[in-house]
Amino acid sequence: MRVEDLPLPTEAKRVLLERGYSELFPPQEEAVRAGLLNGESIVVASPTGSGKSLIALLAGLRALAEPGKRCRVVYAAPLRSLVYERAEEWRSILESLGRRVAVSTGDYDRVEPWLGEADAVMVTYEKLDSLLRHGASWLADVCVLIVDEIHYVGDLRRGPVLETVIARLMAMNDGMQVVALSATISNAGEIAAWLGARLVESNWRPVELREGVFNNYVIEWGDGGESRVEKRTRNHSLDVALDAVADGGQALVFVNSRRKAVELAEKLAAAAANDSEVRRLLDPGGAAGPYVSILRERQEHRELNEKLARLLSLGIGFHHAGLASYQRDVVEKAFRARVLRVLVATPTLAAGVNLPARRVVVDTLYRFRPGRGSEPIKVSEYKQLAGRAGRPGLDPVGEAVIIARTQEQAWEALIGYVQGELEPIVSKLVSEAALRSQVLAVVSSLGVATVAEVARVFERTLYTVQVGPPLEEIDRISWTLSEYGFIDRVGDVVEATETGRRVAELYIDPLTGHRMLRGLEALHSERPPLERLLFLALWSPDATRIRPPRGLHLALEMEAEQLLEDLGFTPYEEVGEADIAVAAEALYTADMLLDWVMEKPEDVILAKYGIDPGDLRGVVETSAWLVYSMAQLARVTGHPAAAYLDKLTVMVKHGVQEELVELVKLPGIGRVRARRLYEAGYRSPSDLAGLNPEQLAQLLRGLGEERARQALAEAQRSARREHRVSKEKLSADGRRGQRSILDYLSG
DNA sequence: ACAGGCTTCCTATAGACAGCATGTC
DNA sequence: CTATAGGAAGCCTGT
Repeated sequence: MRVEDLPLPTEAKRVLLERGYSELFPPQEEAVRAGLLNGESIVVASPTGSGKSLIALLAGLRALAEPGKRCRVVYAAPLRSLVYERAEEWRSILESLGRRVAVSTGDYDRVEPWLGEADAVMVTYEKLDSLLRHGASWLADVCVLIVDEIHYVGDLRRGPVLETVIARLMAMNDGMQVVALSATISNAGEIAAWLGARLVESNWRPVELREGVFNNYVIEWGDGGESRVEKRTRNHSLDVALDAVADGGQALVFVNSRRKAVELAEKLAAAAANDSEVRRLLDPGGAAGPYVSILRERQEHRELNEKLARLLSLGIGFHHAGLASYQRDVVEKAFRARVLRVLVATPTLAAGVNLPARRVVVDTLYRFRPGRGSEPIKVSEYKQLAGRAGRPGLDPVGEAVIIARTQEQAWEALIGYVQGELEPIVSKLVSEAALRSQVLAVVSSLGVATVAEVARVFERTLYTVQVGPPLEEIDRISWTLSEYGFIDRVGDVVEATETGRRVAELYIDPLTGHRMLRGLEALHSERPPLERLLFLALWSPDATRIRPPRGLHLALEMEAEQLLEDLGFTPYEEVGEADIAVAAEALYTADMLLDWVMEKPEDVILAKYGIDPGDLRGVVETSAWLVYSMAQLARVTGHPAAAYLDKLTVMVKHGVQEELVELVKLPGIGRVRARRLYEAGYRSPSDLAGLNPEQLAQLLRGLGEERARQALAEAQRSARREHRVSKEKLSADGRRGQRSILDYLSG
């Protein structure tokens, strides 16, 4: 089937042809035959790289390409990176057709407003949930909902969000077309039935995938063949990787810990140092130069950057979530440019943007889970890794190789994984945390309603299809929420309280909100101690924490118990052992955040707490959101610390002390520059207002003139605001003065 | 006396979503 | 009470 022949407006087809789309892949063709372009709901279950993104785009084009017709398209994906990647493509195509595309994720720096006016809105699942909670009225005229990676409905934490959002949108918009895209799953039919969709299933891939198991220097392929592997290093995974490199390809090695990722990369570097053949195989020549210099030019993260730079120049890379985003970016780009021959990575790389390699090496099929030891990963997780094998147009076939330790393990891997059956997707809606959050969200958006009406919203979830409506659970949870003071419940009638609505909008777990409010009660002052406020934010189930070293556990737990008691939570009675352990972690993390807010240099913090740049970023990002939420809750309940918490939000976000809060709000001015300005005597934006851009750029080396202009413009705006406020205050004082005179006269 | 190898004990273990704004002397 | 691997410390052995 050709693009030219599709029932789409000619203008739309012209744009597609310009982008190089001319012939449809088999799954795309099947989707069209199933009614994709007639507005039929469809579930497409097919492998990575089989062209699902074009199916999404076609659905969008079908709805938007016709001039005049009013229809909104929503595209939702599980990762910000996926949303951005997809949005780039959509924007270039839809905007040339005169349609507006908006991206909205929690990543505030990159949010584009005017969602209500956009024709296509591209979001993460949670952002879509958040928009529903805020009652965005335009959601009522969504005519096409595209859900990418819908197998996430089976995810313990994120699945419930996804299925509730889908259920709510289906209920709001009768006849809405749902286009759901999934990796291959075993119960795609059930998912299709849930969504009232037709099912398109396909195993077609643009590059053939061969899967095999390595043992004793032989790869046994699932299709019966065998390949010998040369021993070049002292590590099996690296030998299998080098085998692909010797064949002219690139290899992606998946490991299950960060340490291992770095370690294997280092081992390969050592092998290259000792063996000229290995060195020659990997050698990127001068091509690594630009990537290496990006890393070496950075002022911060010196140690990590040097390690990474040294490896990159040998054609080797590692990748995990501890890396700062610029570091990840460099590694990904270098791999894509074939500068890197071998990349060792944790599973981050499997879920994110498309980064295929000729050969994928699966170092282990086990993964550690706290409290349960190391466990075999799911077949679907393995398939996700394997799916990264094969670059269309560059590799004749993609290969996925599992490294087995023993003959027995090899056999198990072959039967259980290569030929293994995929697990069905099962709804996780009925988990305490998920349901209390979703029930509050629904109650909050319904206004006054009966419990039965609340339950009706959940009738269109996957859970109802698989198990039945969760009536008892909803009833029980609504009592819990009313104990928290987030809903009023009289008999069977429920309504969210003001605080409850705010909790739903802030997108925090109701338990988070409850604990914050209780803790704040014990801190009834305008300026509660900083570390207690940080602790309160970090103790919540929504927080990201870092793990303390084992040696500190005991001391931290004792301190945590005391702190909990001071905050009005009785240890071992209402706070269980598990939550005390969490509190110990929270305390340790609060300590780190305190260093951050006290402006300790980043590298010093990283070394002190034994963490990587990405970890600090993660803690800072979630903590800023939680402290903001705490500020809002304080405001709603009239708590005296509200104003201070507002400041604290900025302090946490930027890592500065209170005196820099105003300066750091200027664009291009972070913690370091703000401190330099302050020390130079510029203590507020109004102190800067008189400067010209050259002067500011000179004051802050490294700040470009354009950024300096932007910062100054903002400083001047803020100075004017300040001026106005003080004038108002003056005149108010003046009036008060007058009144007192009048009072005096009349008295 | 000491280098090198083996054993034992100890420690640490993947990832990543969410708020917020919007004009003006 | 789950599991694995690497690193450090401790011990033994051969020269």
